[in-house]
Amino acid sequence: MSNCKTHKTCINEALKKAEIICNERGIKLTKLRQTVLKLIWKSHNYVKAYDLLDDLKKIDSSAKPPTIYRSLDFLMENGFIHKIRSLNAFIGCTHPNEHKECYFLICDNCQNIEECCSEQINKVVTSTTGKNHFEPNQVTLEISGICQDCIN
Amino acid sequence: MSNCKTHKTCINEALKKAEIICNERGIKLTKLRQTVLKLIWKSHNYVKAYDLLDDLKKIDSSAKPPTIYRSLDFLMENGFIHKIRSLNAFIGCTHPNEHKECYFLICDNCQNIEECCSEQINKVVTSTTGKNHFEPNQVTLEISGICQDCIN
DNA sequence: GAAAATAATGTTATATTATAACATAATTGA
DNA sequence: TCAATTATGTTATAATATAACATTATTTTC
Repeated sequence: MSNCKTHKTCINEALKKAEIICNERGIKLTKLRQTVLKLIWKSHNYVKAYDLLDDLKKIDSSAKPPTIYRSLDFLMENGFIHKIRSLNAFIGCTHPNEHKECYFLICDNCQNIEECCSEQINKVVTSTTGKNHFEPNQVTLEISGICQDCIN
Repeated sequence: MSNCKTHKTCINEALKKAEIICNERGIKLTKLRQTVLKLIWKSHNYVKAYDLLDDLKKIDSSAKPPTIYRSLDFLMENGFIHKIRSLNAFIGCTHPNEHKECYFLICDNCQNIEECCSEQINKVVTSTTGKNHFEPNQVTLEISGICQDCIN
C-alpha cells in the first residue's frame, strides 16, 4: 500500500538519506552502490537479487553476481535495505537510521511489504528473551498474510 | 541447551507423536518420512537439507534432493519440523500440534535453537497486525544472539 | 608527490539451496 | 479389479550465494 504520487520522490529521498548517513559515518556510497539502491527502489515491492542483476546488466553489461551481492551486503550492513528471509528478497528501508528493529507485513496477494516498527513488539521481545536469559542480537519478524487493500 | 539424558528418548517421542498425529489426520508417516524425521532428530541442533541428504544416502544410496525436500515439505506441512528461514535449515518441533505460532532463539555461538511459545507475543502480533488491518497467516519470528549457556 | 596500505570492483569458478517435469511403484477406493 | 490417488524414483536444471584471486581506485603516510 504505497500511495506515493510521484515515485521519483521516494527514490530521491532514499538516495539522499543514504548519502547523508554515509557522510556521517565516513563511508562511501559509490556510484555502483547508488545505482543498486536506485534499482531496489524502482518500486515499493521487494526485489530478487538476480532480477536486480538483470536490471544492472542493462546499465553495465559486465555485472556479475558478486557485483550485486557486495552492494546488497553494503546496503544491508548500513540499514538502507532489508533482506526478507522468508522470500529471499530485498526491499528498501523506509526509515534508515531511525530504528534497529522492525517487522514486515507481507501480503501474499499483492506482494506488497509494509515495514513497521512497534515499541510494543520490541518490549515483548526483550522481556521474552530476558526470561530465557538470552541476549538478542538480530530479530527477524516477518508476517505474511493479506493486507488491508486485498481484504476488501 | 538440550539437557536430555538419553537422547534416544527424544527421537522416539518425536516419532511417536508424529505417528499419533498422522493417524488422527488419516495421513501416512511412511518409512521414508520416518527415516528423515529420525535423521533430523539426530541432535537438537538444526540441520541443513543437503547434510540430511548425505545422511540419508548412507541408508539409501539412491536418495536425491527431491527425496529429501519432499519429506521435508510433508514434515513441515504437518508441523513436525520447522524451517529456520534465517539459516535455511530445519529443526524438529518439540511440541507439534500444540500451537500454531512459535519463535526461535538461535545461539550464534553454540548453534543451539530453542523453540518457544509466548501468549504475550501472539497477542502483540495480533494487536499490531490488527492496527494495520492486516490478516496474518504465517508468522516468522527468529531471534539470534547468545544463549544462557554461552553468556557465562 | 611517490610509495604503501586499504577499499572497491572485476572476473572466474563453484558452492549451496531448491524445484520442474516426467516415470514408476504402491495404496486406496469404487 | 481397475481407476484414481498418493508416494517415490530419476534426470535435469533453476535459483541463490560465495570463495578466491586479479585489478583498479582511493586514502594515508612519509
